[in-house]
Amino acid sequence: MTRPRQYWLVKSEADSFSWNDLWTSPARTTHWDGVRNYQARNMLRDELRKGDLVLFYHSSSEPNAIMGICEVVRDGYPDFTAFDPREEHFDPRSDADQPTWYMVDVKAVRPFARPITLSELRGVPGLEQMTLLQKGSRLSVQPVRKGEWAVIEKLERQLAKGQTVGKVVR
DNA sequence: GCCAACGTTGGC
DNA sequence: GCCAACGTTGGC
Repeated sequence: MTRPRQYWLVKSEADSFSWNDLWTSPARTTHWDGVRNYQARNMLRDELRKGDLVLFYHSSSEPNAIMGICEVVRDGYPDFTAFDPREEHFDPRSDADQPTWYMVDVKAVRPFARPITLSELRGVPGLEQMTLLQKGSRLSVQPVRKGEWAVIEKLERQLAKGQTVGKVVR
């Protein structure tokens, strides 16, 4: 029995690895390395599956925004950058026989017609529970509920047509 | 630049 | 096991 497609969000700072960096990567694909948080690791290792769809979010960027959609193209496997002392996210306590850190491969599917900013997401009906919008939410890999995904895709279609969202402030 | 929130470390 | 200290994240 196949598992239903699930939905996720990953964060990256545009300065370190941007949506455009992914879009211009070979095969528009990269390994999502460097995650060094156990909760996110567990999801990368155990939950993200080939075929799942992922929102690509720029954090600590101007603006903070969801840039587009990518797809998991390889299930979790050991993050080999943890084994290499020359790597920024080298972890001497992770060894190849018993890897601590995992990653998946993601492929860019399509950019949003235009980015959906964090401030646009706030206050959108149906996104009240979205992990990204919770105070203090720092997870760099987050589950996205199916309903939230649908709301965001609808939002994107509205924005593509030039409509505005949210309250009119005057 | 500031600072709140969170995760990790390490002394006890 | 507790918890203070510290480092990091990330919005503003």
